[in-house]
Amino acid sequence: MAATLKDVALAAGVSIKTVSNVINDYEHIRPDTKQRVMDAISDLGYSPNLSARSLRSGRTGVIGLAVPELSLSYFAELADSTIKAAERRGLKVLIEQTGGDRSRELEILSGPRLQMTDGLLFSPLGMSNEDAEYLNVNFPLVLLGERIFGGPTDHVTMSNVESAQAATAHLLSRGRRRIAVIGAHEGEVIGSAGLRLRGYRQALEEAGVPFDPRLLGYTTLWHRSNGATSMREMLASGVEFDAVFGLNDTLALGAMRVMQEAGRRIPEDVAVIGFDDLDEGRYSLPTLSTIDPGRDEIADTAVRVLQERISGSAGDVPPREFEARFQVIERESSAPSP
Amino acid sequence: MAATLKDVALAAGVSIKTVSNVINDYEHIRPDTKQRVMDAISDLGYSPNLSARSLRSGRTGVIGLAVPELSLSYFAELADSTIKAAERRGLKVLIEQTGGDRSRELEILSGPRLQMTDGLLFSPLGMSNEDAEYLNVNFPLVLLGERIFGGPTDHVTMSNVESAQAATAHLLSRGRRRIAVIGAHEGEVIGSAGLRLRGYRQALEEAGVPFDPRLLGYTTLWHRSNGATSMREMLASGVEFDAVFGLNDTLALGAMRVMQEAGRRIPEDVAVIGFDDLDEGRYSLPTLSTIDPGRDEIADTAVRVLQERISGSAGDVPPREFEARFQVIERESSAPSP
DNA sequence: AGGTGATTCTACAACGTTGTAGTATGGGCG
DNA sequence: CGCCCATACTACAACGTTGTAGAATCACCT
Repeated sequence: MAATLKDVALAAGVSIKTVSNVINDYEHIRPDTKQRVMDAISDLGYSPNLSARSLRSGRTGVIGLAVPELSLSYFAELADSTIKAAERRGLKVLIEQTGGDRSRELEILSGPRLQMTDGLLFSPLGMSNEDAEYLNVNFPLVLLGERIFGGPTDHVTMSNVESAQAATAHLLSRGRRRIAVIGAHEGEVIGSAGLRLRGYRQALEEAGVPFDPRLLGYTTLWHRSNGATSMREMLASGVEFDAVFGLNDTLALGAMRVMQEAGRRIPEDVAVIGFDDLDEGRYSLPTLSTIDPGRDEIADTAVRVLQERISGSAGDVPPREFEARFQVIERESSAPSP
Repeated sequence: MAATLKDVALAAGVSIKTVSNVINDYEHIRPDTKQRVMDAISDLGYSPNLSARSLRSGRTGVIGLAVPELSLSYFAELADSTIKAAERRGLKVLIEQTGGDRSRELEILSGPRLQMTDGLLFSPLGMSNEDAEYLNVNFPLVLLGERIFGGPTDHVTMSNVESAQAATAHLLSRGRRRIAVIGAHEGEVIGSAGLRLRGYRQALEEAGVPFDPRLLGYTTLWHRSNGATSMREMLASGVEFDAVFGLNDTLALGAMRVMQEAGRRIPEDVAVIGFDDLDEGRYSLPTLSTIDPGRDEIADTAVRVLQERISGSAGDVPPREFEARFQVIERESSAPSP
């Protein structure tokens, strides 16, 4: 069916290698030969067979992206940014969903599941720092996210501690002193929850505001429903608070919804800030203040670094850590109260 | 680096074809031979080179999914469902973003951009029915969405007319008679907007409620901001309404936000229903009634049908149309008023 | 004139896999 | 015993591409 180099060569009256040379911009070809080949190519509608090409070259031009779930907005937007970044570099992206499941994550690292790709961008959720050894794989791998630090691979992440500190400082600057946190994870030190909580505590300390453990709302997952449930518990506990730091936007939105049902006014009674800068927060009622974690920069860096590792141009450079720049986005949910 | 059949064959003391036979579950192999080969495979950590395999077989085991943008929640959730459906059938998914741009969509259909895939699931946005001829491509193609009907390929879609009719009927059943629509497209007949509008009008007609063109809010895109803008215009126009049908959830959410700012109570003053059943509507204030368009069924059908076309098991069956089952989801935004 | 090197092209092998065609052994049956 | 067929395996070619090595032609210099 599809035309091959052989067909083109026959039509143009040259050898297949010459056709190949034309396609690959080899320099020493007579203009008229080149023209004849080009004509034959467009006549026959030839396009190279990428399987054959990758068999020969060992490269597929495809990278894998393993994320928990695309239905989580953060990862959908990350995938969007990643695909665009990959396209700018001539790469395609194959997406794998792990469901945030540790065993599935390990399987992806070990198994030949992600054949057909030159390398992997990996955003684990179920794995933790003790699993770092599993990242010692024999294919190019770039780690994303906050689950594992100091592993054996390049790592691209957002500035969790600093940006959470800035988010908290923002609420403090509004005169709030009793800042609840929604989305904490019991005993976590690293991981998004652990790091952001650390930033929270640093900001409190800097401002001389005492830390009150009763202000921590724990959740397992970071969906809207978890934010809602956690806020319900906090309200039931009777602890007082005048601000909420949702460790991500969906948590904050879920919590906001429950507070409003309970008659708390935002931002008058409670100022709220989230984290992630999801599009959604731009149209919630009230609009949600948040942290822009620099998703495009993360995606772009990750793809660039992975490509360096694939091409070998990074050489033997030891594992590197990259932190994207963040920004505090002020919206209605934390507007100054008169 | 990576072990090949040859290495395994050498280690097991058999021919490479025997190793290949073991891998492909050929039946006439002595148990002990099989065992030796299996041992060698795991010793060497062999895994088949998929490029070579696809060169030989002409199949890659990868399908393409072309959608406008993953940052639009609907497509993120569609991609999620599609990847899961593909995985159940042993396929991987390569995602291409068109940005909803017609020329980019045509390019994907014509060019060899999506090499390395066995077929394509294509959800156009910029193309329209007149472009149907471009769907005459020489690779397996399954069309998704509402932009083109009666084209030369299999087509999987949601029941737009019927479900929009049901959504409208739902609002009518709540005693509402002045039902505004947000997201109409000027002069569109097919396309999500056109079809859903048709369902709307059918429901009105059936109920004997006159159609008032002033109740149509036009937008170009279907983002939150468009819903918000359109609602602002409608409020400014002074036209009266007691219900809103957002042609998708994000439009409805944007519109709700503006109405609430303007002091309209939902659902007391205005009942609202959206379309898509995004997770988001479950946690908005109030929670958003909507249409569940059967996304999982759409994805599953699309992947199944594409696989039939790829394998040729569908034979010469002419293009088929599939409509997924929908469901009206009642939430607070259209709760009965006392 | 002869040598040198650039230019233009070709033949062949190889990437790792699987289909086809075949060889060798053994068992069952007349 | 001789035949046939099932079993268990192997050798080779082919999928379509590109790297390597080299052949043929030409321009230019000594």
